[in-house]
Formats: sequence, structure tokens, C-alpha cells
Amino acid sequence: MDRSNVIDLDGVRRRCGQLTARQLCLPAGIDPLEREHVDAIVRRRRALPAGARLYHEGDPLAHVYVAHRGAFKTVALAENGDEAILAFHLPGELIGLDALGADAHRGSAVALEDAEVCELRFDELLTAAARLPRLQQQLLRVIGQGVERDHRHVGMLLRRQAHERVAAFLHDLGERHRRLGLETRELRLPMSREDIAGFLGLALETVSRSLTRLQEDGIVAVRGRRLEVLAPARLAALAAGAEAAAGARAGR
Amino acid sequence: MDRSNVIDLDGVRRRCGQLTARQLCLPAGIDPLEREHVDAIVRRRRALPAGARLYHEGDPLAHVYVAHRGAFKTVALAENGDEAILAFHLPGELIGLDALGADAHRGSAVALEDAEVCELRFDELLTAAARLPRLQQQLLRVIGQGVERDHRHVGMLLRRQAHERVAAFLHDLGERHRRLGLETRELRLPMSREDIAGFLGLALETVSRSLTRLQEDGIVAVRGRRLEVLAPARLAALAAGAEAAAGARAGR
DNA sequence: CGAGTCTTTGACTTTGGTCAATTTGTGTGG
DNA sequence: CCACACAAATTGACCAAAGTCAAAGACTCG
Repeated sequence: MDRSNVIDLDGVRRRCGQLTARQLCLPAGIDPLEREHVDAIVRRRRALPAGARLYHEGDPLAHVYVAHRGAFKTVALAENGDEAILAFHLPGELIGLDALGADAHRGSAVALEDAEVCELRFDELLTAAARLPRLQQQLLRVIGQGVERDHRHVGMLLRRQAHERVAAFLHDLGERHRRLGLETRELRLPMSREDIAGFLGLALETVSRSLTRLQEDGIVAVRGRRLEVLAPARLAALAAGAEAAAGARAGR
Repeated sequence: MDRSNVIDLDGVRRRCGQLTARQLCLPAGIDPLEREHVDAIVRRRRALPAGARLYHEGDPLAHVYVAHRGAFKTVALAENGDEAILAFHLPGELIGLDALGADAHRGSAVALEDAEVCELRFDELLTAAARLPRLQQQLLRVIGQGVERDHRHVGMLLRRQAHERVAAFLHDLGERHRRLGLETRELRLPMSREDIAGFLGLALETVSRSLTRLQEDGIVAVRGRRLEVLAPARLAALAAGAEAAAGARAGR
């Protein structure tokens, strides 16, 4: 750790610390003294233009990131050629834990729009975690939440009906917005239909049709990448795999 | 990777899986002082009859397990009612990390056949990890491998063609057999067709048909739950999403 | 050997993928 | 500010793939 000047570190803390703290510290009730250790790990903010890659497949695991502004997707290109989308990351969510198993990133992370991330040095995070049991616990919890995210993704992919997958996707997006303290009724979709399709294992036309149908059923209102949830309960029911007919019948 | 001196959770898994370990599933190649810590974590072995649950949804996270004999599946029942299969676990593989995010298991683990597991107390594992950087590192690596497993699962589910999913599943199973030092040519499928279907998001009839087709194409030979890989390269190609026609053409 | 489950196979139907054309939206330069 | 060009999204028509229902065959375990 090259002696970074105090001023700069302070700046980092002011600008980034709060967000990072929320993710890593607050839930664990880490006291201010300990928190300083964590703050020191947050290195800097990095700005990325839309389409830029935060890291590439094969890069060694050096940092983990917290999306600060703008959304990201993590992708892994199949031997096939076309890219599989493994996750979307909203502001406030962690990025980069796909490298845990091999010390090297298995995919890459792409900014979906102009974005900024906070960068955390992974090795320093580990040493701090060894010293602070609460941080260790919280780190594992955050990792576990990433695992849960993947499981929700699998849950979506196991839904056989396309519009159920789309509903599950929108529902999940809404839930995450709620947990992050963002707008929950009016959602902005930072990713293209093609990205959604790549995430859900559908053709992009099917995604479009599903959205249209959800709109016809009065469950959401879609205008481009802006989406309003009109009937959260019915959206949740569809996402959960309830009889598709139930919603449709009432809606038409 | 780094082999010497690393506290080898991989070793724990292998030894447990190979039936060579007695009471203690101990990693070799670590100094006696460290070794003692790890010793204490492995509690006992538990035997389970086919169909028994290792833990249930909602159970607090107390242990993680290593399958010792027999295979397991981890399932989460969708609000829907029917159960989603999140993973299969072969002898030697870790079970129970789905609870990291919430301290409670999000699904349950079921023995697919008469089985035994090694039980590790999770809290003790954490304290030991805080004291032993190598163990901490290794623990994270194992968790990361679980994440990679989930990503491979997603990769399968993103394949649109049913027989590609099935091929990817069999290929993955073969790879895992290889890594665990098990038979790679002649695979035993410890799970039912219904389970495979539940894992791949297909109807069980489709799984059956796909297997038949893979057999007709000369890629595998199937007799019930015993399966022989005849053309590993073509299986891998199919799994990777190569033109399905390539294999079929050559095979017929 | 028999009862049960598991698996395969067949016939039919529905869903969603593909190809293609149109409309909407976005950003740029005149 | 408008017009233009390009990309993104929608919509339609058609077809192949997979789901469903149903029945027969194979395997397992008592």
C-alpha cells in the first residue's frame, strides 16, 4: 500500500465511503474505529463511459467494485461465440466476485451507461477481514447475497414460459430497487432488450412480445426503457409461477 | 495452483470422498499447529438413507458438509409448488453454502441415494479462517468454486436447444468426475430423469428423448442410469454450443 | 415373481425462435 | 430547432422445437 496522502483518502471516504459502508459495514454494526480500516481499503473511484469494460476475462483478481453510478452487466462469452449475461448490477451492488474460485475473472464486466465504481483492493479487504470478525462475517454475507442473486437467476431460467421469466425479471428488478432505496414503481431499464434476452435465455423479439403482453394485461406500462409497475401483486404472482391465466383473464 | 503448504480443503474433500479418511478428514501438508485447528472443525459423519434431507429450508446455518458417499441434490421449492433443482453434489463436493447470505438455508439438500456426509461446524471454520490466512484463502476459493458451478449451470440453462443442455450437463458431470478422480468414461447417473429435467428446465420426456438422440448419434451409450461416453470430443463440442449438425452428420 | 416406479416412445398442440418489415427513439450536424 | 441517419424496439407470418397427454416397456425392490 503506497502511502496515499491523507487528503485524497479523506476525499475517497467522503465520496465513496458511505456507499461502501452501507454494503459492507452498516449491517454488521461495525463501530467507527473499525470502520476506518474499511475506509482505507476503498481506493478510488473510476469513471467509465458506456460500453467500457471494468475488467476482462482472465484478469487477475485485484479489486472488487461497488457500482456507484450507472449499471453494469457481467458477461462470459460461451465457446459458442455469443455472450452469456450472468448478471446485472445496479448502483450500490457489488461486482467482481466471479473470480473467487480461480483468482482470475471468468468473465468481464461492462458498463451499460456512463458509470462510476468504487474500487476495493481485494487483498487488503482480506487482511482486514481476518482482523475484524464482523467484517469477515459481512464479507461472507455479501458473497452469499451474490450466490442468492445467482440462484434467483437460475429460478428465472427454470420458468418455462417466456412471459413468466420476464415477469420474474421485472419483479426481481423491482425488489432490488426497493432494497437499494431506489424508485420502485417507475423503473428505468438500463439494459437493451437484447441484454434482457441474453440474461433470460430468450430471443429479443420474445422479450419484446412478453412486455407488450404484460402491458396488455394491465400489469405494467412500458414506454421504451421506462417501465411503470401497475399491479405489483399480479407481477409477483406471475413471477412466482402462478397460473398465467389468472392474470391474463382479469386483465383482458 | 499453489500446492505446498496450503491448507487443503480440496484435500479434505478428496479424502472424505475417497473413503480413505477415518474419523478425521484431514488435509495433509500443513504444520501440526495449524492442523490441530482444522481437526477440531470436522465434527462427525452422518449417514442418510436415500431421500433423506440433510437440512431444510429455513434451517440456521450451522454446518457445511462434504458429501462422503452418495450424491445429493439441493432444491428450492418455488412458490409455485414444484421444486427447482439448484445443484447436484457428487461425493467429495461441498454442500450448504447457499445459506451464506442470510444465515439460513434457502433450500434443502436431499440424498439421492444412501449416503454419508462429513459435517463441519461453520462458526469454528470462520474463527479458524480468521487465524489462518491460508485457510481463509482456501475457504474463499471453495466458495468461489461453488459460484463457478452456479455459473456453469446458468450457462447450461442459457442454451436454447434441449439436447445441447443435456450434452452440457453430461459434459459437466464428466469433468467433475475427472476432477474428483472418479471414473470418467462410464458415468453413473445418481439422479432420475425427472431430477435432470428439473435441473435443466426441461420436461422429463425431453431429457429422455435427448439422451436417445445422443445415443443415436453415437456420442454416448445409455442404459438406464448408466452412461458411457463414446465420443468425449463431440460431447464437449455440443456442450459448447457448436453447430449441432456437425455431430449429427458424422454420427448417422 | 409381482407391484411399483422409472423410462421410453408416440401423437398432438403450443410456444417461442427465425426471418422480415415497420415504427419508434436517439443523437448529430446543418 | 429541425432533419436526417442509425440503432433499438415492435409487430407479423411462418415453422421447428419442446411441452403435454397417453400408453407401453424396462427396471428395482421387496
